[in-house]
Amino acid sequence: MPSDRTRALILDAAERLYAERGFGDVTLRDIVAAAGVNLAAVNYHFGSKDELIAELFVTRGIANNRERLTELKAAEVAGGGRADVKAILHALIGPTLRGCLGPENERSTASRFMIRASIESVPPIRRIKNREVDHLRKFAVAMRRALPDCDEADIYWGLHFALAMAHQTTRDAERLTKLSDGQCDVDDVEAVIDRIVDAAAMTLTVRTTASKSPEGAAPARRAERLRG
Amino acid sequence: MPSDRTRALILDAAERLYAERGFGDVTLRDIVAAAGVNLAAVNYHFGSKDELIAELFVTRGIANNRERLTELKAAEVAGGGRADVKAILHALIGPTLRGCLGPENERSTASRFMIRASIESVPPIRRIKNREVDHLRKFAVAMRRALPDCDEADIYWGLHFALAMAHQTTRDAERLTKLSDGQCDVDDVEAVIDRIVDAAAMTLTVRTTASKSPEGAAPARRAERLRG
DNA sequence: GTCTATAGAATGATAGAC
DNA sequence: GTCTATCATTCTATAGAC
Repeated sequence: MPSDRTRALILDAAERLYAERGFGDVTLRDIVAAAGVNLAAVNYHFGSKDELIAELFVTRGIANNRERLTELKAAEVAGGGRADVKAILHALIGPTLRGCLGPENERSTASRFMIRASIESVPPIRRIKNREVDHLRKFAVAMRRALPDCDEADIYWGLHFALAMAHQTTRDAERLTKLSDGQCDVDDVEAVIDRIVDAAAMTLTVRTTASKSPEGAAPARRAERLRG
Repeated sequence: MPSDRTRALILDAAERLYAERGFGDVTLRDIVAAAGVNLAAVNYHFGSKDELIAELFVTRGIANNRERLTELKAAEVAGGGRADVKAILHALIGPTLRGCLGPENERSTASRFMIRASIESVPPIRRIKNREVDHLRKFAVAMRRALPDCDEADIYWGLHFALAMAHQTTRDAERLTKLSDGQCDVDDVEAVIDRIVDAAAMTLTVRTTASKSPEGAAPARRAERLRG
């Protein structure tokens, strides 16, 4: 009777299997076997394998975006309508990292699924990420308010870099651990968040200061460096 | 008679098709049709579709790593055995970005293939990237020489962040352009490289200074920020 | 509306002839 | 080393039961 019990069973099994073994290694037949439903039910409820993946990803993505905006609003209220640079960056990358980092065994199925989505980046997920621009725009607006004298392009670069560091840290945490022989602790989530926020904020605030100077303080060109 | 003419034909056609349409949308049958060879030849010469992709990726990857090391050596020679922080970062990300950024129509097939590899990140490519650690270690060594007083973990984080910004810029150049309404010019390759080098260098040098202070200057904790 | 059984088209891989 | 023929598996689509 519950019209979407089968639907929920599929979503549940799919998220778990994808989280465990990745998109490439899990077939629809694996999913329907785990869910105890018929193969055709997937196409009936979702249309295709890609749309099933997309549905899983938007569900988790929406939750993540909501957390981000909640934190952004809180920061704006705390700052009397104008949030601090670091607080904005924190709202942008904190929720994502908190969901994707931390000790392996403490991670939920949802976390593991999002890490997979971040690493494998299959077509349906890329399509959805490309529609994320409107969401990011809200952070750009907040940032312009926080840094009214900052060049607009620099603000976008700052947000881009913050996301880059956060994203790559979830993607390549293993490589960083190996490279540093364990000296970089990616399990200390809040420390990682602070580190990325500080790095991104630095590029924004230092640039702001520099661009206020008369000449515009253009970044040093490359050729100068290789000459003794 | 030329034992690997067929092999070369396959590699050539595969790189071109993968660059144009991505790994998921190109079948082995597409490749052999474009190369004018038989389907079974792929498995004979490469073993599997994944190994064909891997071969293409290592070929280009090796070339890229060689460019990086050449630039690193040059910077070390120019600095009398000790390269400058920015020069090291420049050697690390310059070759990759120069190959992946710039005006669309000027990009070679090899460039487009590497961008694809960066975006789609299929299993065979991930496997190879995981073996990249030894290569990165050389940059860590150079960096320790440039910043002898810097905390070792900070150095690894700095390299990680530099790679993160470079990588994400090739992956999501389109999103950044859209978000910034064209204000961020990703086609000015050298300017992008400088921007990333500056950002990464800042995290390294500022942290070094800070960590020299008596208390260690731990980064501000998150909770402090949300309080008015 | 919801689900099952089944058929179809396409893919990567392989065995064996030449 | 190359090719034909074929296999097992995959996603997708449809016809029809409940």
